[in-house]
Amino acid sequence: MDTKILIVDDETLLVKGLKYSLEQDGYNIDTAYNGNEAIEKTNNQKYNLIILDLMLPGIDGLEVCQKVREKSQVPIIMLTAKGEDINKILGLEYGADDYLTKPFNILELKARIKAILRRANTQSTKIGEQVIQIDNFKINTLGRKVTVDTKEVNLTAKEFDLLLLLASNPGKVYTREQLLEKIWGYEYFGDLRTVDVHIRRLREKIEKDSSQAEYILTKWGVGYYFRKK
Amino acid sequence: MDTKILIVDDETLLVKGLKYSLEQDGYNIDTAYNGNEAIEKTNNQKYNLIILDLMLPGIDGLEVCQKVREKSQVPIIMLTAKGEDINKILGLEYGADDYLTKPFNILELKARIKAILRRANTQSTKIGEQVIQIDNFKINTLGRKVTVDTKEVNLTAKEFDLLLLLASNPGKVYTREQLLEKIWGYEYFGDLRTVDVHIRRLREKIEKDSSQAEYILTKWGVGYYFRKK
DNA sequence: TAAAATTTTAAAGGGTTTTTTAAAAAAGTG
DNA sequence: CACTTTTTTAAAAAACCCTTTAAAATTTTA
Repeated sequence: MDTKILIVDDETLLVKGLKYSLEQDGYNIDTAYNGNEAIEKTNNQKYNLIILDLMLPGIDGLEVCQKVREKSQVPIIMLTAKGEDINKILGLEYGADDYLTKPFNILELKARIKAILRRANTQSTKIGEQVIQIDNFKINTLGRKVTVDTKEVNLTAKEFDLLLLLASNPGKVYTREQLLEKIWGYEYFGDLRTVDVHIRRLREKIEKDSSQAEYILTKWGVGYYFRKK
Repeated sequence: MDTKILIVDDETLLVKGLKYSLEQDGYNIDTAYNGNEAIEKTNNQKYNLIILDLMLPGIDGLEVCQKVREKSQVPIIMLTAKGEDINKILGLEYGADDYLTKPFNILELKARIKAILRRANTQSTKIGEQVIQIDNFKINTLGRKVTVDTKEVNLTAKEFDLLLLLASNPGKVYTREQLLEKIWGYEYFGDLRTVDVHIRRLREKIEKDSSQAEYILTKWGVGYYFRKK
C-alpha cells in the first residue's frame, strides 16, 4: 500500500535526511520548504500524513495547519521547538494530531507515524446501527455477518462493505465510481468492472436466483442499488 | 454509551478548549469553574470521570477530591503544576487516580482518560461477572484463570486480556487496531502482527486443534472474534 | 431488427492477508 | 546480576480473496 507523506520544513538538510530515511521504510515522500509550497501541494495532491514544522519562513506552520484543516482531515504531526504552547497546537484552533519537539529522535517520529496512520485507517469504520433488518435480511455490523432467511451467509470483507453501504440506503443508486470511492477508497485506481464482479458474487450468495435479483438491483447505465421496501 | 465527564478548572479558556475537544471524541462534558460549583455538581449528578485542577479559587482541588471521595469512587484525574507532591495527591489521603502536570498534551490527557475509563469499566464487569462460562470454557476474571474441559490452562497476562476481551463479546469482530488499542493501550507504537502471534499462542493453549480453531475465529481481512454460542 | 452499449458470467493468475516458525528483545524473578 | 518467562519482531509458507480479462447475454439506440 502506497503511503504518501508530505514533509514541510525549511531546513534543507533535515528534510533530505528525513526523506531518505522514510523512503527506506517504504513511504512515498514529497517535500515542501515553505508554507506556500506546502499549501499548494496539499491542494493538488492527497497525502496520508503531513509532517509540518512550526517555524516556517513566510506563512508559518500553524497557518498551514489551519489552511489544510479547512479542507481535509489528513493527520498532521507538528515539529516544534521546546517551550511552544503544545495545547494550542493540538487544540481545536489548529488541530494537529501529534507533535514532536526538536531535536527529535527519528525512531520516535517513525513510531508516531505508524501509530497515527494506524489510527487514521480504522476511524473510517463508522459505528452506526448495529443491526440492519430488511425483510428476511439481517445485517449484523458488529459481527459482520449476514443472515438471509435464518441462514447465515459468509461474506468476504469487500462483499460485506458493499452490501452494508447499499442496504444502508435502500433505493439510492450508486454509480460504480461512487462505490469504488466509498469502499475501495479515493486513492484506488482499479477497473470499474471490479465492482460488477463483486456485485455478482454478492448476488450469488444472498439472492435466491442470482440472475433474478430481488435485493441488489441494477440501474441500467447508472449503477446499483438496494431494493427499497 | 454515554460517558459523562466533569471538568473543574478556573481557566476559562482551557476549560472551553478541553470541552470542545473532548466533545469531538463523543464525551458528554460538564464544567465547573471553582470548588464549590464542582462539589455541588457532583452531588446532583453522576459522572464517569472528573478532571480536576489542583489550584482552584476558594476550595482547592485536593479538598474537592476528598469531598467527592467521601461519597463515590468516580475516577479522578488531577491537573497539577510541576513540582507538586504527586505521591500525596495519588495517595490514600486524596485518592486521585491519575495526574497530569500542566501544561499537558491533550493527546496524553485523552489517552489517560481512555485508560482510566477502561479500568473503571473492566472493574465493574468484574464485580458483575466474575466468571464467564461458555461451553467448556470457564474464565475466572478474579483469579485470571481459564479452565478448558476441567483442565486448567495457564495464560500469560496478554493472552488472558485478549481472551477476556474477545470472550466478553462473543460474535463481535475486533480489528487488530482495536485490540491493540484496548489491550496494549492507546500509545502503543508496535506492530499489528503482534496481535496475530498472541492469537496463535492462545489458540495453541485453548483450542483442541490450533489450526482448526473453534473458539477464537478469524474474520478474513478484518480481525478476530470469539465464537458466538 | 441490427448494431452499439452495457451488464453478466466464468475462470485464472496475482496479490494480499494470515498462519506458522524461529529468534531477538524485554520484563520479571530470585 | 543471571536466569527464566513473556513479548515482540521478522520472514517464509500457506490460505484466501481480489482483480483482470474476455466472452456471452441483455438492454438500448438507430
